Amino acid sequence: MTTSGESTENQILIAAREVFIVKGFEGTRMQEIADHAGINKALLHYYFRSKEKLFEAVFSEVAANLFPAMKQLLEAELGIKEKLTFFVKIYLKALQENPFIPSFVINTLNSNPESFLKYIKKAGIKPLLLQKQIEDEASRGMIRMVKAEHLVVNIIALCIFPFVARPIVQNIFEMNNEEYQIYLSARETEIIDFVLKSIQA
Amino acid sequence: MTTSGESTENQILIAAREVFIVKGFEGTRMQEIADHAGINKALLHYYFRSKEKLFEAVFSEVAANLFPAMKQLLEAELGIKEKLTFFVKIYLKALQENPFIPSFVINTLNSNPESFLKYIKKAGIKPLLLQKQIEDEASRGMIRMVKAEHLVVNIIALCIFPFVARPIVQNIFEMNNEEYQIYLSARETEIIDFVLKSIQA
DNA sequence: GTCTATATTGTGATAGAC
DNA sequence: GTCTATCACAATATAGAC
Repeated sequence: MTTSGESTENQILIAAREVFIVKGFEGTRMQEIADHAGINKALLHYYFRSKEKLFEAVFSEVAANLFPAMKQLLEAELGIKEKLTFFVKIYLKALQENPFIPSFVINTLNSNPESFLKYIKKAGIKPLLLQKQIEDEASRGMIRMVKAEHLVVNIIALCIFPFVARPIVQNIFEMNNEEYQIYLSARETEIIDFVLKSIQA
Repeated sequence: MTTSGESTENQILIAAREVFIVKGFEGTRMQEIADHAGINKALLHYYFRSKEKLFEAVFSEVAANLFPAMKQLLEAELGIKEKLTFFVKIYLKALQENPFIPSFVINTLNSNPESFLKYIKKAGIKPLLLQKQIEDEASRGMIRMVKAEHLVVNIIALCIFPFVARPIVQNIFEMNNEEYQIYLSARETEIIDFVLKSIQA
């Protein structure tokens, strides 16, 4: 975009990210990335050998940033309720800033499930910790007993869906773009209420 | 697949559906569809002029079948609680039979949002009816007051997510395929409980 | 209607000048 | 490092025999 102070390599990475995230690997043309970066096609191959390698560079960065927040959710030194509330807030904020990431991940996930496994492993997520905490608080009557694999999936599903299905939702409920932004903001308390109610003792 | 009693045109449609749904438009090769159908590449062009036209034929059928169930949710002659319970059951069953449809729709949605609008229009979904019913039952103290655009999104999100993010969920919670099937079955009551609790007076 | 062979176009990748 | 020009191949699409 801007021929700013960024190094060429970084410009390429930024441009590649923009295009890959919206169009996916198969739908992306090297030419389009070059156009976005304001440079020539050949330079892409000079810095990154191939389309695959360039994609890998983009994808690994995206994937690496996916799970830290989730890790935080699972391992923070907070009560369950505070933990979940905190998570929804930071997660929705991250989605607002990167609204196409979920669709991108879902796309890539289908065509190439294996490539994800290493990032999940690397992230070192330990859902057993959350399960322990749930059992602990449930035994003290603070919340009711629930299963971590449902709770976590529920929260993330509720956060992500309005982003991956935006055109459908927006159209069915007849919202314009501004109204959809308001709708998205409103979902924060909606989701938090919903989730807290589901673990109420 | 089998050179069965199906007409060639239908064999092609079936094969095209299999491939397009998993790989998307860009990721699909005409050759692969021909292989699936057990015929020659040229025949695809004989029956359907182009890849675009063939995709359109597949997609329109998928899209047309997407919303009837949703329409049923909104317009059935049932109380809200029964309506939601019923919907979750039939929707999850439909997903089990077509687990790749949601990812396919999300993919296509990103690259081609406009093509959806006509199907949504054609389906004639009227969320206002559901909103009316909610307000009615809420005023009689049967449920608490909620917004249709959150309730509907919540339910569908909870149903769909385990299908679009299966590799991640399955890996993080360390389930094998059999365990994941059990997990998916267990979500039915999980989701119903979750949703009913959220509209409890 | 179905096939083989071929044309045509699009796209990733490289060579080579500057 | 960056560009222009070009290669090589893959993929869609068509021609024409049967």
